[in-house]
Amino acid sequence: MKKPLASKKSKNNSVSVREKTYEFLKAQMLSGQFRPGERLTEESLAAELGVSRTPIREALHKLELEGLVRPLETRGFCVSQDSREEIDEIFEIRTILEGYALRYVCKNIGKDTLKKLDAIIEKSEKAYQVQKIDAVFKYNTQFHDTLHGLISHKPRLLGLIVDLRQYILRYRKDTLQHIHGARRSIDGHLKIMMALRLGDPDLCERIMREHIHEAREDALFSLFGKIKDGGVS
Amino acid sequence: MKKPLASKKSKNNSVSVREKTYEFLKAQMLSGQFRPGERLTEESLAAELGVSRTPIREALHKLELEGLVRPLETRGFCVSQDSREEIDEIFEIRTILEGYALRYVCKNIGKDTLKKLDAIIEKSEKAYQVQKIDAVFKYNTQFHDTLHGLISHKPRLLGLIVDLRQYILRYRKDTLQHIHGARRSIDGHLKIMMALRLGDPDLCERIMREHIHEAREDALFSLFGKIKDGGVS
DNA sequence: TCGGGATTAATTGTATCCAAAGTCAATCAT
DNA sequence: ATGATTGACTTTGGATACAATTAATCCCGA
Repeated sequence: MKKPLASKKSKNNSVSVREKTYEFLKAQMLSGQFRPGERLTEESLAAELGVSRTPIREALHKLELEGLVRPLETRGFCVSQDSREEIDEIFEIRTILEGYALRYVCKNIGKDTLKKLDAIIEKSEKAYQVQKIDAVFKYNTQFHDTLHGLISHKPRLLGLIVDLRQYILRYRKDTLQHIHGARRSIDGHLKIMMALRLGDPDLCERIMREHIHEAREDALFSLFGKIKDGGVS
Repeated sequence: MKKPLASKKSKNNSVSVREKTYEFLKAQMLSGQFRPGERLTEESLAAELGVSRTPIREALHKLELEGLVRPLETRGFCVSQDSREEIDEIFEIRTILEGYALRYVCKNIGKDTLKKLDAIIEKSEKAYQVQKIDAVFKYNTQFHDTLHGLISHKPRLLGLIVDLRQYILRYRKDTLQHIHGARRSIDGHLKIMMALRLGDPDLCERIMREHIHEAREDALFSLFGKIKDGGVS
């Protein structure tokens, strides 16, 4: 089913099996390849990936540290199934951090970057017009990635934001499938551009908080079906 | 020098050597028992702690994920020595998160907790009067811990705050040795109490940001000797 | 048939082993 | 004398072996 990670004979491009195993498992989990709650045993994973238990174990324990897997009552791990409250909390933290990030960014952004962001939104809008929701999703991701690029010299902050975003993304697979969410998202990005052009830090922070708050609503709705408001700030 | 972690024959209190090793190394690093930059080899650590290389390796790799150790150019790891910019960034993130936390807390705090915080500050003040700076430090920690207790139902946020605080603390061993820092810190807590009693979320957030910003100044000054201002918000 | 206890199977924890990769030093050639 | 090449030694990566612990099954008795 899955191709083996380690081909012992080949001159591996000097990236260790340990790393590959970790990255692979993480990617699988983030893209929802395992059913949440499904039991993961070291040996079966080892067999499946064609490696020994050693790298698997290290990967699982590191993923536990990141909150992607949980130790099972009995033994082994399972990919964690977050409750509504937990997902909500992640969004809340994203709200705080990304809001702050935009506050910071607005003081340092250049014309070129603004243009680049415009172009991405335009592509997104075009995709929306022809109902290519997948593409909308892709361009939205590009939009955020571009913004994130502007805080690359704050690696810790960036790391937190990226991790939380990835973590949430696995629950959002089809959030934007709904036209509604796609529309809101694009509009949110337009508002962000406006705030950035105004160069108003407070406005930037507030707009970004609202934007993520909307994403939170869409995600929670698509997952649980109803909204229990929590307020932005 | 150090007592062995694992006594193989004794009925270990059901906590694995793996965990103990990890916790032990982490505690050692956070309390500055290793010189930053000092090379850590698996074998020597294993010998020192009286365990095999296996739990050591897992611990080191988990600590790498947390940023407490860095892979060395050559081989092995060393405990990471953060640059001024890196420490600064940690403080910045604390500012954001703890500021937000106080904003949240002020809407949910009860009279009893306020009294408890008052009592801690009073003890801190008394200790200050008789120059027991260690005790001031201890009570200040209690103060923050008490506040943190109020967001225990937001475990991710709490976890981030606690981790960052611990991470920083290892650089702050003697920040409060200076009377100046101790005074500022107590005064900051008094301001926090005032903001909490007023129940004003915006004020709470601002006061906490300023408080941590002061701690940042004291820490950076004691470490590097000069302040390059970064602004609170 | 149901429950309890014991034996067996499964799975994780820890240690050790072997191989690969790299470092260091010494020696030899220029 | 200096620089390169080689060989030994150190250290890590990954696999496996073995022990310990827990779960599952089966058997026997009530």
